[in-house]
Amino acid sequence: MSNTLGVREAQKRKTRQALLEAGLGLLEEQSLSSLGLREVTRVVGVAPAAFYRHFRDMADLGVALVEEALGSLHVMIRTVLAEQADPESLIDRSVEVVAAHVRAHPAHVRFIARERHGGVRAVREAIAAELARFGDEVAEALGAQPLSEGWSEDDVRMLAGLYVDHLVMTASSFLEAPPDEAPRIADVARRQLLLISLGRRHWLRPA
Amino acid sequence: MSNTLGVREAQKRKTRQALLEAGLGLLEEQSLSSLGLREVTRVVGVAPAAFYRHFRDMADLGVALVEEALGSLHVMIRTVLAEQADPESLIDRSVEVVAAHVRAHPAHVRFIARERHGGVRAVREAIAAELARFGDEVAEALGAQPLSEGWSEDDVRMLAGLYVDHLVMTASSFLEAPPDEAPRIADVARRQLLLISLGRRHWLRPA
DNA sequence: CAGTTCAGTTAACAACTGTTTGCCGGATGG
DNA sequence: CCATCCGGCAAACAGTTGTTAACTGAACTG
Repeated sequence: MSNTLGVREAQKRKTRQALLEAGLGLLEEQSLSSLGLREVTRVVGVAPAAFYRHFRDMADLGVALVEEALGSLHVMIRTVLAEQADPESLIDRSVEVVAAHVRAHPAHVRFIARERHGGVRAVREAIAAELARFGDEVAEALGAQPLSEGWSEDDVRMLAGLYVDHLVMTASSFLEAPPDEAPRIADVARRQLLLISLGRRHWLRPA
Repeated sequence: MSNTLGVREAQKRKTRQALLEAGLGLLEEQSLSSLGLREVTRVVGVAPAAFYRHFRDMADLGVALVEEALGSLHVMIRTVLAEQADPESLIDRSVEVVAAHVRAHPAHVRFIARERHGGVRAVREAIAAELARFGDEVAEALGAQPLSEGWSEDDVRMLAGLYVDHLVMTASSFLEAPPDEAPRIADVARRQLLLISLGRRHWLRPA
């Protein structure tokens, strides 16, 4: 590994990461469009002007957060898609993985849910682009399944979209509800997925 | 009608409405949590202190906007639910009504989508409560349909939730995409609803 | 070891913010 | 007609904001 980066660059990454984490923390109780530059630097314990060494804007920091947050989600998606079992237990697994992800990275999930339709265009677009990539990925995995034989590419893509949207909704439900409601939310999510998969099975013979 | 309200109260309502509309307008490019009191009064052409004659907070104004925005949505929902026809053309109608609603009240739709997971707790909760009421209403209508015979109350509710979530998603898709993409979005939404209704038809005999 | 690069600092800038106080003047109601 | 109410105003308040400039000093380069 030649990834031995110099002392200076290491320090730079460190404070950059600290800025990102401070921002993420502050975003638990407000939106990105009201997050102040000074607010962030104050938490990190660094001068306001130092911010510009890492980001042009708050929007810029937001875009960086998108990459970080959806990177971890990416791993989650692959985890679910990789497993192959009977459809029913796959549903159970999916919901479990989502719940675990929300428990592990609540701030990331909150950020994505909040800023997906939030007030900062650049961030909205970054999230949309990344979620579209997820959709493609899910579509590819679905298309490879025997159940999708005879499906048009477009129909597979619309199903994938339904899954991705449902995933985001479920995640944000877990987040906003008190912890003791989690089992109930998981149950609803499972049944919704079950219903969708029923519709999927009868798609080509809608009698 | 004894609703002849005095000149003074009429004026008060007028500026109150002006504040709401100015706020809604400014929210097209930012989130509620970054919307300033002075910003709003400046647009209306009124002194900053006048704001307090109508709202305690920005959050307070936000809650008022929720009622206004979801009031109009309420009408829309009833429109869709009232019509009774074969399920397929009902889907077409629903998507049409949603598209028309977004065209008629884009700012309201944007506001709901944005602040549903936004940074102001009181507003989030107001939206959640109102959407839950929608869910109940949809559930009631669904339960009355012959197709729901033998369904548990809880299953009807989870289906209703799926519909409401899908509705909000579709509306915000219409909003964020360029106008020429609208037909494509409508088409995807229709097929998704069709798939869900297929799953619904086979819910009780999942063979 | 000398010279350069550059992350972070200090200090100052004008512009803005929410909130309070006291006041004005037209509508309201007896 | 007169006293009261009350929506809106002007002015001042202490804080805050983003952005700029010139600097310091440690890490890098050759």
